Amino acid sequence: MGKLEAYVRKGERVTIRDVALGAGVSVATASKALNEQGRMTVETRERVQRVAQRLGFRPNAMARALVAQRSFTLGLLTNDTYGRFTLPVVAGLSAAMADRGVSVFLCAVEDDPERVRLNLNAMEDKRVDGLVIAGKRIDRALPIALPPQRMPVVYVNAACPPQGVGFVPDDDGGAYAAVTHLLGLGRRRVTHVSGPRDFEAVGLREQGWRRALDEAGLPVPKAALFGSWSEGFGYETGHALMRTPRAADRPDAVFCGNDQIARGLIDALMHLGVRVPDDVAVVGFDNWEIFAQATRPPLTTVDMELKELGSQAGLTLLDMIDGKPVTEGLQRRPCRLAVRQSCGGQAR
Amino acid sequence: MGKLEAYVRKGERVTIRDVALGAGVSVATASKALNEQGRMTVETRERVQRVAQRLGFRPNAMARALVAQRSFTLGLLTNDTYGRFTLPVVAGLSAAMADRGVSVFLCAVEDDPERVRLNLNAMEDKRVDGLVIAGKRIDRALPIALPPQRMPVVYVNAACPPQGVGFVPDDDGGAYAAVTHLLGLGRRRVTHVSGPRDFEAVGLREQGWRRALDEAGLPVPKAALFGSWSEGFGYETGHALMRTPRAADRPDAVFCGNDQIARGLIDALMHLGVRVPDDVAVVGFDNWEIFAQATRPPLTTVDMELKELGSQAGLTLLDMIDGKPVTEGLQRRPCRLAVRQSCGGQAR
DNA sequence: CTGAAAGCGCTTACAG
DNA sequence: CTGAAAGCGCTTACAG
Repeated sequence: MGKLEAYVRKGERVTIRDVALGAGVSVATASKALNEQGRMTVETRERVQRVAQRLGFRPNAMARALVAQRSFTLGLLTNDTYGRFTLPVVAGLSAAMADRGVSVFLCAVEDDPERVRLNLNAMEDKRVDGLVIAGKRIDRALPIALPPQRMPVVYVNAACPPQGVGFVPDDDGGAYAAVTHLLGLGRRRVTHVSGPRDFEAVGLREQGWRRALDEAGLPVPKAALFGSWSEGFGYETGHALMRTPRAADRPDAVFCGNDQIARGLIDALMHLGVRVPDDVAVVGFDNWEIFAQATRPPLTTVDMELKELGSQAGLTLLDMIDGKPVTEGLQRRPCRLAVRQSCGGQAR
Repeated sequence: MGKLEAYVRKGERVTIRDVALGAGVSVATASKALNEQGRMTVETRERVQRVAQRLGFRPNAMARALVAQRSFTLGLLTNDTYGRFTLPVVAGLSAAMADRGVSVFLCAVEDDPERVRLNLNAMEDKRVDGLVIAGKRIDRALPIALPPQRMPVVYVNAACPPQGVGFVPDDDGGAYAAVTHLLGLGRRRVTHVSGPRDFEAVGLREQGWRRALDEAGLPVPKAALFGSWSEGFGYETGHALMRTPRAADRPDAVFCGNDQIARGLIDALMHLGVRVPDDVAVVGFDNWEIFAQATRPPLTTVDMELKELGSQAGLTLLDMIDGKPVTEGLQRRPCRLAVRQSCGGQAR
């Protein structure tokens, strides 16, 4: 058995044929031995496995796919090229899938229907078992002309058609948790500053904020303030808020619709000599480390658990592929509050 | 020909057999017709193509791969989960590859050798034609135990072994361009503030800065300042710089090692009442939109052209796969200066 | 010009 | 217990 390597033509990849030859069995037997299928003497099975090991045999997944009618491959289509929202999703998806032997193709499509077509065709040609379509906002669909051939599809952070399956963060719940945390720390006048009204996420976060105040029996201090997702808007609003004549009407906490707004707002407060969190506590949304950590003090913020979202989406897709029943419609997955210092006091 | 669909078993994917049946030719002929191979009457060829079209036939890429001994598939391994540097690379790679019919598997591996092994095995099983390995700093290798089977590999933003092929941004050139631009605008005392010394990129950017000053016959005003890649460091340094006793010793421009430092530095200057760019011009590095745009005034900064880097890497990998000769070693690709307002005056 | 055969690398009934 | 055969969906010499 020392001359095992003689069986494999040099430079060529080792195939199951080489293994069979080396173990002195048929290809069929080799296959069964390697896959723990069929009945045979342990001696044979082990011999085959030993040879395979020795030769560094790795079965050709495409050949297997051809017979299994299953490629153990997924496609990920996204228009979020900057990846701020999508990359964690992909990382979570990719990791969860890798553990199950499935690999994922990444298709960056911008918002160009032509590129969508191109990539969708590629995914069809490669016979992916399913598709995840990831966007950057939950109320917009990608310009996708019906994935082909009834291929299973799950949507993440994107609009999901009537009978579809989709995952998004629970914006309402995340907001509720943030505001509740603030209230638990004794804050009573919690204002909300957020992005553009036409984002569904904005409405949901506002709703969670409102719900928390209601349940605590607090009056909603003043309508939430809506603008853009930018630091600039946070900065202006910080100034505007502090311009309120009676101090008792000023907020003692601000729940922001994203971390950039929170960052700008904190800068404004600092600029005005208002102490954070002592005078005004601030909480953000996104847990975008680069902002959350750079803020002085570091920002308490809602984490959307995007990795988890990606892995859930993948697992569900696998179930669909296996023909298992999955719950239809949009699922809102829990967010997690990342507590740092801007909210004042880790606990109460 | 109206009953063409009768040839394809319902629910099943249409194969070349269905096309052949529908066109009344053999599978071999159908194949040749579709691939524009071999000789046959245009009539036959067109009939086959028409039928294929009609049936929505898409050839199974895995079956073709099996015979072509080529999967038209690439693997992308990265440890940059947050994707700040890698996502543009992937987008560029993915787009360029899609145009050539090759798809890319994304493997997010963190820095865990176990996951690297797992994903590398998956890539081998799937018989990818090549691998691109993308990192987040040019002087660190990923913990990769020799890609298997002499598979072609190209490195991006990562250390590259002796005989390897790699692509990184031209840090020296980018810095040189930035500083030259500043000098062209009349600045004479250009200081450099950057990240940790042990990053190779830091050394290269410093070198470009120095070179530009030398060529202009200007003395290097003072040693560059090295710290961390953070806003905080930029902020502190901004203060420190302005503390210099004699005004004539203070810089009239600062070239920063990244956009975060630039951002912090600008904040400090603003805080001190120093006008940007009037009193001090500032240039960053990275062109990370979220910072470059949020800065007041918007930041002039060096763009590393990461998308381009990704597409170049992919194209080169394709050449290697095709057995074409490619230039060995690390290639430093040009950066581009994104001119905004923080440098003062778009032109001279 | 067209088709039968062999083969890419595997797996899976089905015989022996 | 083991192996020959057929087949997954294609392509490519090679005959006719």
